[in-house]
Amino acid sequence: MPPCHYEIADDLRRQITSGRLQPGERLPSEAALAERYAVTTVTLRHALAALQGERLVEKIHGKGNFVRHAPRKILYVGGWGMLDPLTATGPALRITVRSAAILAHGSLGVLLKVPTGSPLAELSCLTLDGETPQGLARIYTLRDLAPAGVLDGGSAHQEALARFAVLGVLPATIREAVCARSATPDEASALKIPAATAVLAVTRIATDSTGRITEAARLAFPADRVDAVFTTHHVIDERQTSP
Amino acid sequence: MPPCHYEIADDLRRQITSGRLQPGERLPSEAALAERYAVTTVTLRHALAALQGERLVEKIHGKGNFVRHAPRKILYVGGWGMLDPLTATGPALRITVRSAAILAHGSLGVLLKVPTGSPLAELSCLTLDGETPQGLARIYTLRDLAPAGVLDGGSAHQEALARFAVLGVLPATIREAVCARSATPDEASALKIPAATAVLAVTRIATDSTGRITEAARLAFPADRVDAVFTTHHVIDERQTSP
DNA sequence: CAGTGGTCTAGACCACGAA
DNA sequence: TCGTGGTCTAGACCACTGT
Repeated sequence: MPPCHYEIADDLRRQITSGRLQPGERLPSEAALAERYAVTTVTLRHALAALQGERLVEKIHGKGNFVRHAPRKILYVGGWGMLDPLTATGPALRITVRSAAILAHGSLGVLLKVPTGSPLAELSCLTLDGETPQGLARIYTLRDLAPAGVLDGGSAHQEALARFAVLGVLPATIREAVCARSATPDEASALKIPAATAVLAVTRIATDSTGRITEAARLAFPADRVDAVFTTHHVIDERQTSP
Repeated sequence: MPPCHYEIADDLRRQITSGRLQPGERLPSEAALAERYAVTTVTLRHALAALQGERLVEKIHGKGNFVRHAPRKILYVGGWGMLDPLTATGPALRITVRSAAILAHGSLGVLLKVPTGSPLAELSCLTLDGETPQGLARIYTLRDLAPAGVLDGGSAHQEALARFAVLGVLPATIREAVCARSATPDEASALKIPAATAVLAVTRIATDSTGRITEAARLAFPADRVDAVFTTHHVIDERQTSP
């Protein structure tokens, strides 16, 4: 016989996926559910934890457990490095940008292939759909390569930033490494997700025709809200084998 | 004052990241740790759960909690659609393949843009590094497009399958959608990871020059063991804007 | 304030792994 | 068999939300 909390989770999951519990609806209180299933609240919370991990249920302290709306997925389009305007643009889409002049250190220097201490421009961009953070971008360039207006908040780049697009001139090559990992503490707080939940992380390196790195970006998206899409055409396959 | 299990997790995390606890080393038993921190085992397990989520600690029932080795990351190279031979090939790399003749149904038909009931060839490939599953691929083609030898296990394709490469002739375009999501139950059991932990999922669609879909593949990798890398060159940027 | 979830305890029993 | 982790209970107290 399987553990009790599995069966409870299964039962609640069926009620949600079958539509018997509607998106947005509040579940009975944990105490009530615990009584219904004849278990303690500890066990019931164990079952609910599984549903939260599956993004079926959202817990709000002091209010209750709610069936989540199917999240509106947005697309990150590789190569260009931007959010798909068709899905990302909406009346409620906002963006906050913070720029800073920093010095290369640690993995950042490695990423940009510059010595520690090199002057960099950093842009932190957070897109929000209403109150829900949808993605966090931290974009780095050498300070003397930064397009005019980047560091002083010129509005010319707002559109690009809102879509996490590559800044400045179109680079010769873009290399994007994608992985799923747990959010770092700063990502978790910026994206308003629980610590150590999964994010889709993109590390983007743009290079000009001379091989010089013109931009490095670290993008993080909550795991269930974005797909990253990459399209490859036959003609460039040969080039991709070269390191 | 932060919750007690946070502080315990922080303390253990420090001991691991600082090297005071070595990779592979067994932690004291949960009962011993609970006594050391003067909490119950329930609370201590709560703290350990965070470290498991961060892949710092691996729990083995009946044996104990172990500091994980930094996983040897493997690369999935986009465009070609294969595992990087430099990192994926090793003396212990094995592959198991199961082929089946199935009929299109549900999302599979949508993926391949064929009607429900169309005859398909399915290949399930699981790569293992020693005893550890590293990736699961389920590759689908129309049965009459499948290269000879695929369905009867001809060894000509073993090499390609071991690297999750695209089968058959080189397609004109490859579209890969990457997302982080929780593992489905079948993925979790095949990859030997706990239910509902995160995976990096790649959905790969290969199209020939006439626009016909020649292969669809669903790839799943445990979240912390693989990076997917995509390289885009300037000359094809224009094409990528077309839907 | 009442109702909700968040944390924690002390103790019991079960399931797995190695000797 | 023994030591390990896995599950569960009954009950306490704290923290957040809305009235």
